[in-house]
Amino acid sequence: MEQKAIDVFRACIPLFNALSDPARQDIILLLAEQEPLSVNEIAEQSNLSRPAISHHLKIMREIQLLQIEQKGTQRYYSLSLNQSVEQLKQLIDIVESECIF
Amino acid sequence: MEQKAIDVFRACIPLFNALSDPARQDIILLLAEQEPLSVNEIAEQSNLSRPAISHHLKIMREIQLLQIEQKGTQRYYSLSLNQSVEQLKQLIDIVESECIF
DNA sequence: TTTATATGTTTAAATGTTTAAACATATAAT
DNA sequence: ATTATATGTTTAAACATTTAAACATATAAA
Repeated sequence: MEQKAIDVFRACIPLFNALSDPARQDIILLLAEQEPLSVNEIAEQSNLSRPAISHHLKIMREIQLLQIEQKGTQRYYSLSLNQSVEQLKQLIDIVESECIF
Repeated sequence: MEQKAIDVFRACIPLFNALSDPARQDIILLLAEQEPLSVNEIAEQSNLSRPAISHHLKIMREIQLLQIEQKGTQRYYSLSLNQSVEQLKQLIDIVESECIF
């Protein structure tokens, strides 16, 4: 196993963490339907509180899974999946070439 | 967003959970180097206790990320990554066809 | 049958995550 | 300036996860 494989694997941890939570998956699925949405709009369509939604949005913002468009006092969130998808593809490539026999 | 996309997304949660832990990643990387290994052999090469290793192995066994070969009193663990890799590929396909514009 | 070895399970403590209430900040409108 | 609205942050409680010690089980050898 090369160091690069280890690095790629480790680098995926924040993404795996972000995607392993049903509340965050719900937000992603909601944004895939209607984009962009503000924190309040997301909270209205959820059974979680606005601060809880804000917390989950922060986690996803930090790994660049979401992007923000500020409009006056409102922040509109939309998906930004390309980078994360590329990360997963890279992991799959390395696993297939180094771990599967 | 179709129901199938939601199902695939949800179905990946146990895998994301399993892969989001550094201790479990270490076990996977170790098995990618030397396979198969017993619980004791894995624990010897780790700084975690044997019961902790056993616990993490159980989590990975439950999602069929590992397979066991019993030899007398020992259980030899090896990777079984095909199914999980297919699951990730399926997720990527759906995200690319339904969520990326 | 008894003993030794390998493993899994239960339990309790430590740690981390998730949540909502309360508070703080910042922009827009009056 | 003051008020209203949208959002983020801090905090404390509830909840879940992780860990290692103690215990239980099961196979193999003497």
